[in-house]
Amino acid sequence: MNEHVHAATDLTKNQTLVMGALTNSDGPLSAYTILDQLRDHGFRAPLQVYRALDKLVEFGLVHRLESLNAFVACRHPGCDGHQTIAFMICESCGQVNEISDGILTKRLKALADEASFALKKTTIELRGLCRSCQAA
Amino acid sequence: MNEHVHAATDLTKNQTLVMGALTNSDGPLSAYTILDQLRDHGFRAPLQVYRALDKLVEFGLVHRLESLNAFVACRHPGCDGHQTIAFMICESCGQVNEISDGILTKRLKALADEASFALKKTTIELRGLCRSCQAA
DNA sequence: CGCAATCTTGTAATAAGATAACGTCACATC
DNA sequence: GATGTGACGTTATCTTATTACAAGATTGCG
Repeated sequence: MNEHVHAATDLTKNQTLVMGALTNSDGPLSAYTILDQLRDHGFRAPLQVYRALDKLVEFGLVHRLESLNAFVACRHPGCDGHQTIAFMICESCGQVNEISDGILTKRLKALADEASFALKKTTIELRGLCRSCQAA
Repeated sequence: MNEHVHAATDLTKNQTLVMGALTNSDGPLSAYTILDQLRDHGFRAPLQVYRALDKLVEFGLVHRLESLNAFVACRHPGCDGHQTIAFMICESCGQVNEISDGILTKRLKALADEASFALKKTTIELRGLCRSCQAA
């Protein structure tokens, strides 16, 4: 099996449960919200969630939103988890949109190069109001 | 006096102390680190720090680094606190560099417009190794 | 098989980050 | 002097994240 792909069957029981919670959710979830949702499935301690999340993030199936201390399932089709991804986060409804943009990525790389900075990871989070929430 | 400028004399005692701690520091400081540093000056509770930080961030004198849960004094000369600023954070030495880049800002605006997203605030944090730390 | 190495899990305890709720004080304005 | 506002202090509490330790499960190999 392809070692770079992590299908559902590759996930452990806890990872599957956490992934399920995130996939079923409309928006981002905090680790403790996930914990509460999974108590019926035997979850009792934060670490069970954090450990699963660590792996899911590593696999690129889940993204961490730094400005929210929360996590979202990757909605980016074909996302390999290593691209530069920007998130648009609606402060009203909580919806999150993933954007992967070449120009943005290129510019960030150029800026890093200019400063001789060895770029490892990029966090881009845009806060504001989504289309629907502006109308309301 | 210009209401948009906040010189040292505009700051309250606590704000001045917190600002001083951040200015004297090489890198970003967490709220609790600041608290510890200011115990000798009478600080006893986190809220004293957080309240000062809130104001300083509002004034544009301090930036919050979401991916570190920490704060840095603005080193960006003439920074009005409302520009789009990117941070390059060295994971080895902890040094933080501020970048304000027109191309980046323009692209982010364009992406937001495209999605009819009303952009309020942007977080851009680049993690990696600075020039000196790569050499070592 | 038997055993070691590694990975996953469970649990308790605690650290680190942030806010809520309350009351008080200083100061400006009318 | 009454009133409003903003900063301050204190306690308690809440949320987020990690450390430390032990027990199972799984894989690989002699």
